[in-house]
Amino acid sequence: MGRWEPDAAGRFRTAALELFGEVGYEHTTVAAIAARAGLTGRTFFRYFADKREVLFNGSERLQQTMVDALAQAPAKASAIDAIAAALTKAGDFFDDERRPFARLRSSVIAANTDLYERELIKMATLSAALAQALRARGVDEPDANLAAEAGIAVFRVAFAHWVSESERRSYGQIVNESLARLKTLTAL
Amino acid sequence: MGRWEPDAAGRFRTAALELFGEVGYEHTTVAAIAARAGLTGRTFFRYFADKREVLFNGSERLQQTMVDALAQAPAKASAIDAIAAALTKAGDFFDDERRPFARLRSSVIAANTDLYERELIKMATLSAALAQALRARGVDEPDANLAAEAGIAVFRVAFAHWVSESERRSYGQIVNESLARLKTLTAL
DNA sequence: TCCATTGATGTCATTGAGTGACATCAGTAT
DNA sequence: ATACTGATGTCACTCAATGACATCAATGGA
Repeated sequence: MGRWEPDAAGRFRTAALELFGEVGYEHTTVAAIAARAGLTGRTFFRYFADKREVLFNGSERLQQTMVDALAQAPAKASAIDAIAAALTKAGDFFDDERRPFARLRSSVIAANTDLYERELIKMATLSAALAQALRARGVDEPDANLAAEAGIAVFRVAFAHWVSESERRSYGQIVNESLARLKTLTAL
Repeated sequence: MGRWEPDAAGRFRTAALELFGEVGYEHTTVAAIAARAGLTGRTFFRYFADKREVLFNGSERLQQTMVDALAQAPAKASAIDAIAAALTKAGDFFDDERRPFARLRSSVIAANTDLYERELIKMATLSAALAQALRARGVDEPDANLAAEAGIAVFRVAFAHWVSESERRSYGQIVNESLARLKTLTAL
């Protein structure tokens, strides 16, 4: 048996999400998160670069998954079609089982500007990674950046719909529908 | 004659931009900015909500200008065309005279993650305002959000090009070209 | 068995952002 | 004159974040 209780990072994440939901992000101190997790504030900062990061820790995996999916799209696929493949693959992270958790997390983020800022930079990082992957496929600038940004716009809209209380369609269905809408909107 | 030196906010802005450029954002304390501006740190926070905000103070005016332009677009104009009108009108803020200042400011922001986060949330706020203005014109969801997000993507790409050292075209020309590229990319 | 090493955690001290309460003080209005 | 206003200063405080160092159970030789 280990010397300490296992899964310190997971305990921090759980405690933080609970406290943010109960009393709000601003009124939650790192010391309070650590106390609920049975650890100290100093240890918190060994797992997370800052207080916000405790809610955004899975983003590297999502990004890698999407970049891989984009790279594996058929060589003949257009930039937008390759982006679409990446958006669809992201659905692995957004099955119906995790929807309640995603809902709570989203509401906490929406309630605080600092957290929303962090979400935005994660999206921007994702967009840059997708653009890079497009360039690796031979897509030139500014098309790579534009296609990636447009893809992220679709992702944002689709994810928000999927998380919303009333939405019953699967993430994959919503992505496809949103992408079709964008194409219609920008039709020449 | 006034009791104090005039334009305290402007002095803070100038001092901050200089110091960020000289020693970097992280190594610049608010006290140092205030000292260079001939004021105190406490007064700094009476003008700016936080240390980052000193670089982003003009954004409300830009946003209002773009929203107004969108609202005044011909009633028959499509969502994308109305967005295009707003993007073009933003050129009032980006004439060639201000390019050196914009360049310095952009390089400072690009050099620091916290500042980039703040820029992203300003863009997101702008996008939300444009989407709202589209809804006021009768554009339904998700079209309003998608068109606004796509417009912001074009704005980002175009602004980055305009700021870049090598770019010689005017902001307006670059916006038109970027918009045309997006339309081509997403053509059905 | 004993001991050195390792690695996760704790303790302590410090810097700096940000805020509330209160003081100061020149100009302005009554 | 006196009271008032408003921008600024002073002080004290909380809390995020970081560096330096201590602790201590598990592990793996000797």
